[in-house]
Amino acid sequence: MQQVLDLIGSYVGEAFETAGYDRTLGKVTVSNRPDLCEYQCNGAMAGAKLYHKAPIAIAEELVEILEGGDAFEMVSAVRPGFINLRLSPQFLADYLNEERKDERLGVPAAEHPRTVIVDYGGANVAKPLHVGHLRSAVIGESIKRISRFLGNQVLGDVHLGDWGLQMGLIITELRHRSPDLPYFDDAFTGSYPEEAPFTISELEEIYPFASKKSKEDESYKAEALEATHQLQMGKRGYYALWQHILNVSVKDLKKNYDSLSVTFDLWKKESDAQPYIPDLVSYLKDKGYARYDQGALVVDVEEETDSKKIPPCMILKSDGASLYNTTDLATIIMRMENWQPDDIIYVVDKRQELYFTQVFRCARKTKLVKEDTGLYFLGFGTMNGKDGKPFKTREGGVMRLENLIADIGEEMYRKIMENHEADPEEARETARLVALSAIKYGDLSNQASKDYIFDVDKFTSFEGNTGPYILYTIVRIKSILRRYLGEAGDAKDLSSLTILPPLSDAEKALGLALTRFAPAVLSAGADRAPHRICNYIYELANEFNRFYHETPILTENQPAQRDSYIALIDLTKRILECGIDLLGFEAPERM
RNA sequence: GCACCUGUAGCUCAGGGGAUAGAGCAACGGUUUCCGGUACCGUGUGGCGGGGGUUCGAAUCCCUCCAGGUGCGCCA
Repeated sequence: MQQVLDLIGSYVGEAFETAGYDRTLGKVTVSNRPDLCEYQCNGAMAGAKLYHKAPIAIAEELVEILEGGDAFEMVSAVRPGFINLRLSPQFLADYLNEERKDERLGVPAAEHPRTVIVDYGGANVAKPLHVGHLRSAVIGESIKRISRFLGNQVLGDVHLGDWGLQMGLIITELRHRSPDLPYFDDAFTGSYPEEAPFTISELEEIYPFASKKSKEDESYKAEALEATHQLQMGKRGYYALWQHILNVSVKDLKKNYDSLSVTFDLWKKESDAQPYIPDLVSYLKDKGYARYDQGALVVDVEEETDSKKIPPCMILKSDGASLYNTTDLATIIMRMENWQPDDIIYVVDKRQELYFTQVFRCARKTKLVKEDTGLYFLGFGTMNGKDGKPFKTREGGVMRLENLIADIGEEMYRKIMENHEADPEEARETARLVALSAIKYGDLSNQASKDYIFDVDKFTSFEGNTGPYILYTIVRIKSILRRYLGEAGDAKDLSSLTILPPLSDAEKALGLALTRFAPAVLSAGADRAPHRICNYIYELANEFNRFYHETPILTENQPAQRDSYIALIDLTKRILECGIDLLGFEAPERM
């Protein structure tokens, strides 16, 4: 389906051409002065210099040509040289009826779909998810959904941190606590138990304990390093333990991500990339990309245009061990080999930008990726508390994600039960959905790259630019549609209804807003900016509520007009629902 | 020290070079013969950190200064 802006832009462009000017001057944008017009073209001002003519004169010429066309109700030339446009009601109605027939709600599918891998979540084995993991999960999930909706083939990969010293630490601490386990008996040749020798909560206690101890105790740290090394060498007992750790953790992580409506297509791990490292290293050496510097193997990634020194990308430490960069490069190789992605998007804390600059440059320079493979760093800011400092529990500790979700859910449940009688069980499920909308919308409505303040009171409010307000609007529409369908008796087919030209300003404004879904999604996709979708659906929800308030819908006595209203709000509902789905949450039936 | 990011109304945030810079919250006032008043309407507030510049036109681009944050090879 063609975009409104393109459609009317082409009319205006033709007019420019007819008048003897360049047709590209006919670019039309949504007006920033809604009191004057709905759309505007600034081409006359841009063309003034080119054609040595007063902008207003050009604009007036254009108006003469455009007047009388079917698409516009009003065309006018204003002061310096704006061309102001108002869409004809019939044109708008026709467009909306087309949009209703379109499953994609007017959003064009990519002409050349790309294969995209979104790397998000940032989860580590044996560490519980905490609020620091929220943004990556929420933003990444939305980026994935938006890109997929735009027609790309998208894979979300959790890229689990399951390798390195953290594993050695856990193994070491387990050995201290239960030295008699068969995993630590080198003479043991039988098969190890099926059951893990620990629960998830024990595991979550062990890791921080061991991590702290290693910082205080040199020999303990040495032990952990050795254990890490032996695990990497494939020591049988340690490998079996690692499997246990992995299984227990992944099960728990899945549960937590499920509760956030975050799902990954791939559960690849850092360890999966390890087999690629030896070949990577020899490749970089053989091709002459890498050099030794102070004992470490590095690849220079400086570029002439740099305004700052970019340190070389380190491949191997001076002790020969690999590190974070190495694993990421190996992961890129693995991904290219298995999925041939056109784009890889990393949704990571923005503080890691320099590292990823190094990795991307190195991958490009050493041709691990194709010339046109897109490597994108989507850095997000910190989630702060009301005091502007990183979000903490009341006691000052790190808040676990499940506790945050539970707290918000409790708050929503309280509000729902307080405001009206509800079946406690249904209220629980509703509270869960509303809480999720509060958390996700609160996060996504901010630009990803900026720090933001997680304000529970604000996010859980049903008023203002919040998730619950959007849900409330959807629920309200659902309620009207239920009544309408109920009255009609046997299931009436909403899709057969026709939208008539708008009668009021509010109705037209709603209609115009409905045509802006596609540009909003396209822009959110192109810039990887989910907050654009928040802005849009908030605007749409406002336009709907305004329209709703001054327009009796079900009591409209002209059947065709009433059906038109129903069709209009049904389209509104579909777009709002699609919008929140792109953000990663859904609406209940009632709330 | 160097680099990057941020600085918009009392607070939280939007603003893809264009016309009087916008929302929400908070404050105050109003709206119910009707479909959910957890809604809607209205009132006031800043000239976009300061200063220069480019442009017909700058919150948006460039330079500079100030303030805050972050990062700067053997952690991830």
